[in-house]
Amino acid sequence: MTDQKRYAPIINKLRDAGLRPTRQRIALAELMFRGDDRHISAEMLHNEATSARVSVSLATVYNTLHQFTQAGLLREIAVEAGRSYFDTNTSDHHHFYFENDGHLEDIASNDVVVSSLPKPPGGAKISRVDVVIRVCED
Amino acid sequence: MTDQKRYAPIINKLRDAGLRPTRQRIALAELMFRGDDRHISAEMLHNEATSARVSVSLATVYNTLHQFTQAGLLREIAVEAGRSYFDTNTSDHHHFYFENDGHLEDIASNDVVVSSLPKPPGGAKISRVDVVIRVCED
DNA sequence: CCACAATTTAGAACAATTCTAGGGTATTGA
DNA sequence: TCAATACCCTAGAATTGTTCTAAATTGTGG
Repeated sequence: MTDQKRYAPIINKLRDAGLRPTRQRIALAELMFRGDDRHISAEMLHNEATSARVSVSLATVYNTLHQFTQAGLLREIAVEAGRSYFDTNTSDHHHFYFENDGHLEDIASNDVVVSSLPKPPGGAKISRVDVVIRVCED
Repeated sequence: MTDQKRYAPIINKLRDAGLRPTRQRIALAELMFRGDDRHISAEMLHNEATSARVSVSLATVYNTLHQFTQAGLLREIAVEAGRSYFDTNTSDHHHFYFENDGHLEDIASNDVVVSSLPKPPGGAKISRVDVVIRVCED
C-alpha cells in the first residue's frame, strides 16, 4: 500500500479543515486520532512523536494543536493552571477530573444533565458549557 | 480603635483556620475579604497590596492564597491554562467566563441545576462539580 | 518544474508559579 | 517576661508551560 493511500483519510480530513497536509501534521494527526478518544497535552504528543521516530519540533506541536482546535478537530480543556489538554472527542460531552494524578475521562453527554441555564448578562452569547466533576480516589 | 480590635474578626478567622495571624496574612485577608465576592489572581492581589502600601513579596502572596485555599477560605478556579483565579465566595455556585477579557462572574447556585450526575468510576469520590459557562460578547 | 506563500524550526523570550536558603517573627512554656 | 523553637517571609534564582522570531524548508498552483 502506498503512503499516498495509507494516509488518504487523514489528508482529506486536513484538506477539509483548510490545512495543508504537511508531513508533520499528517504524522501528528495519525498519532492523535488513531484509536480511542484521548486527552493529550502538547508535551505528551511531542514525546509520542519522538518515540515514534517522527521528528517534529515542540513549537510545531503547539501550532498544530491550536490549528486543529480552531478547525474544530480538537477541543481545548483547562482544568488546572499551567497545563492544557486537548480532547480528540469534539462532540458535546463533559469530564471527570482525577485530582490524584491529573488525568481526565469523558462522561457520556447524557450522563450529565444541566437543566435551567441562566441567561448571560449584557447580551453575551453562550459559546460552551463545561462541566468538570472533580474526583479523588481516597 | 486599636489595631488589635480593628483586626479582631480577621485574626479570629485566621486562627480558626489554623493559620498564624501574621502581619502579611492579616493585610492580605483584609484586602481580599472586605466588600463583595471577588475573583482574584496572585498578581492582582500583589498589586493591590503594593497600592495599599502593604509590603508583601509575591512568593508570600502565592503561599497565602494556597494556604487560604487549603483552609477553605478561598476556592481556586482554573478556566484557561496559565492563570488561576481565587474566589472569595466558597459557597456552592458556578461561573460565567467571559472569553473576551478573561474575567469571571458568579452565578447564583440555583440558577444552574445539574440533575443526574453520573457515578465516578472506580470508587472515586466526587470532591466538587464545576460548571463554567463560557460566553463572549459579540 | 518554478516561484511563492505557507510551514517548520531552533532557540530565545516570556509569563506564571514554585523553590531555596537565610533572616525574621509569633507562640509556648518556664 | 524571655528565651527557645517552630513557623513564616523574602529576594532572587529556578522551573514549567507556552509563544515568539527570523531564517530555512516545503507544498502547491500555474
